Amino acid sequence: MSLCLSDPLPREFYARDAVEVAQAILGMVLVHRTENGIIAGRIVEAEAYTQDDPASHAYIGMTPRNAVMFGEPGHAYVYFTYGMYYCLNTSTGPVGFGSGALIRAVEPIAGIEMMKNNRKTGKLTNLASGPGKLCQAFGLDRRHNGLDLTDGELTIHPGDPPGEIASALRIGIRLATDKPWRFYIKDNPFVSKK
DNA sequence: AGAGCGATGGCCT
DNA sequence: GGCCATCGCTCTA
Repeated sequence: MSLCLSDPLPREFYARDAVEVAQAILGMVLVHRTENGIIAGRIVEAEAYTQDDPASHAYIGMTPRNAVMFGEPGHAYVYFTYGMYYCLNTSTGPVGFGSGALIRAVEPIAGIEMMKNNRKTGKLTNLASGPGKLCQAFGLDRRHNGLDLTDGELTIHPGDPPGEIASALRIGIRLATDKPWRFYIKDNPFVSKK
């Protein structure tokens, strides 16, 4: 199998509002270069979180945990949650303003056997259809927190443009549940939820 | 198909 | 001590 990739998305891609980035990132390709080979998937679902948003980790101000959200845009904010899962975000917006886009689901493209091993399932639509599943499939954990997504082990590249984009309420939050900041490629079978 | 819930540990007050 | 930007199992229908 061959995976043809152009250069990663530039820093400027991430240097704008998280709500814009969460939409613009749909269709782009997430790539993890592991010791055992390349794992890649097309992003089909993402959510926006901003500093003035009560549902965001950045809402309380900068702490050691969420510091990446306040730093240079285009870095990986990987956090640990529910005692057993990791979630991947890209930092967005200007330095000093804590915001990011949560990558919730990808359509597997490459390294599918590795993903099946990591996830202990063979069902393609269940490999990375959720933020915790995605990190498990890609082998991402706290070691990847802070990585530069424009160059190196973990990168995001241009991909096939999405078809119609749908927006909906975000999933799994208690506060600010009214913001329609979850975006996904309409009718794509790899999103976490309709 | 949908509701309920346990697992499991770091982070913040 | 309480709260999670989750997941998968079990129970009810």
